[in-house]
Amino acid sequence: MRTDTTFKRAFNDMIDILRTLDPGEELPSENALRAQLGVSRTTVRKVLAGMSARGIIISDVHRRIVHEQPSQIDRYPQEETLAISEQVETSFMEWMLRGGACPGTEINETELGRKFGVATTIIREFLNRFQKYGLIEKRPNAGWVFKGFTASFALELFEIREMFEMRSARLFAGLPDSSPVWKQIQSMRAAHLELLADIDSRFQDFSELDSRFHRLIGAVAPNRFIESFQDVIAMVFHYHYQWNKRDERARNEVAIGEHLALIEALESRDIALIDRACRLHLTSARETLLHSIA
Amino acid sequence: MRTDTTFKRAFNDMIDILRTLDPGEELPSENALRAQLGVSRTTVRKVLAGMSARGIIISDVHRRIVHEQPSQIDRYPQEETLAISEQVETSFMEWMLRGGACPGTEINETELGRKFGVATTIIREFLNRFQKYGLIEKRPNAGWVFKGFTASFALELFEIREMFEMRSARLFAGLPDSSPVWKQIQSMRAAHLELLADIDSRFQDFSELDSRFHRLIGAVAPNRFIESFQDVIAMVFHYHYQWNKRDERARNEVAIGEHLALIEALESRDIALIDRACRLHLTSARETLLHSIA
DNA sequence: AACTTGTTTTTTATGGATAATGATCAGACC
DNA sequence: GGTCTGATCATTATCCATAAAAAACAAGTT
Repeated sequence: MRTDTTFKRAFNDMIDILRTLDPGEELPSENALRAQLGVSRTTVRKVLAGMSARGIIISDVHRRIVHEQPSQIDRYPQEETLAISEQVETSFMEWMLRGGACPGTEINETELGRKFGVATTIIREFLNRFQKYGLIEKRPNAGWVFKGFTASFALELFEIREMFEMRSARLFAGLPDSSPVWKQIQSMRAAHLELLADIDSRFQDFSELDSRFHRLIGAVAPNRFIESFQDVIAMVFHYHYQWNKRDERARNEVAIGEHLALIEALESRDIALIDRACRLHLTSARETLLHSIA
Repeated sequence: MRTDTTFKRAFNDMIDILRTLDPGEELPSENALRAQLGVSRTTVRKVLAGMSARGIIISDVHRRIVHEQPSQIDRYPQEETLAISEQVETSFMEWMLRGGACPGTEINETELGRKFGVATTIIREFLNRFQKYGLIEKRPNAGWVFKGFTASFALELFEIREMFEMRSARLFAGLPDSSPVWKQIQSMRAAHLELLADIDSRFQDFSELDSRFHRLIGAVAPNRFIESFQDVIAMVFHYHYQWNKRDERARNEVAIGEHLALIEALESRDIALIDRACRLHLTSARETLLHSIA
């Protein structure tokens, strides 16, 4: 049976919306809430019904008013707001990167299903999607093989990444002065400087900034295949470094410096300089990753 | 219930094996047949049982002998040897490229399942795999959207293709004289010349040669992401041109000429020449594709 | 007429069942 | 000991069922 994670997530979000309203105030229409919560009206109504049942709001004919501020206690726990398929992703990553899965390990749909407590349908679906990351391979009629989070994986990943990022950086530099990206890149620089100034306490915020930075550069000339590849990179960094915190602060500080150099190069419009800064950053990122794998 | 397409394919293949044997001759062991047919011994035994039941072979204790040559009539029809998931691929491609699916069309799992006569599970699985081709996109909890086989698809595809092929061609040229690839590229040239000499009757053989040629060049420095992208290219050309035969002969003749030029450039080891030949070929292929889409 | 909410229909996400296939175990043969 | 076949067990491919969520329809309000 389908889980009601969408409802629970919407319920939690609704709590945040209600907290911006005063008791006695009238709620927005179902349609407005639908847009705000990003779910269907069916789900909105279910949330409203739940709120009513808890006495948080009072439903009248054709209107609803806030009765009392909901407390944080009413929230559903985070885990219950994740679709099974999302939970599977996390479980699988953990199994792969932390459990002793070595290159060549055979992946058994049935066994994974049992281990994670989900139906094999879900596992199959997940593996089919996960295939694009290049870490597993299918053998027809006989399950999957884990190819390993190995050095050659990292090298192949970075070979492509270098091609794509150099391409984007060059196109970026070719944009006219009137383009809004120059403003965006400036605020990007500011964000980097801010983070650098406070690096000791905020170094963990870098991961998100990194992703934003590279996506900004990549967005100048959209290409669906490059965007799809950015998902691969994001996955690798998200999960790998989530469980591999060694030297995190130093690593991030270095990367910020490289980003700033690249920003400067971009602003100079000097292709040779850009190429150099870009390659320098990617080489350093590659070495860091390789180092953390070994 | 699972279909027995593996069995039927193996059965057909076994017919071909039996035709190389004389009546009265003893069959290879189950294990040997398993290796030849590329299936499990369970399936081999089922095939042998079928052959026995039809009187084609005679099963004795610990041996089996050919009784009579199987006739082609005993073969299972081709369609029955394709797994449901493979049939779905064809059906979907046909729906997409020939049926009136225009950009933005919503893809409905249930409806497709009904139309193709298969369970929605299969459709979901297929769509998840198909996602990597960049032609469809998922909206959570609400199906898929067909993005269209459009000009921008072709342009984005070729942008990546150019990066990858130029990279491979350069690496190719850097291989030492002692490498076996130089021999392979020579026989590749011969195959092209042969086809060219007989272009009027054999122009349809080019598609397969094209794929082999590009894979040979790509194989010099394996990269899983590039290989995966070659699947995208293969899919596009296979299905698109399967239903779009306009100017096929002329198109292929031109491409053969470009391949020959690239081969010559590779053998010269001159990077500038290689780049030019490679780019020329890709530009021409891109224009051809764009032209056939419009 | 544009927006509401109430109701019904359709579709998706997930679990479960089963025949076909693959993998494993156990004697038999040489 | 290695290879063969017979028998059993485990896994995959496929279908089907169902609650949750989305979409469509209908009718009431302003």
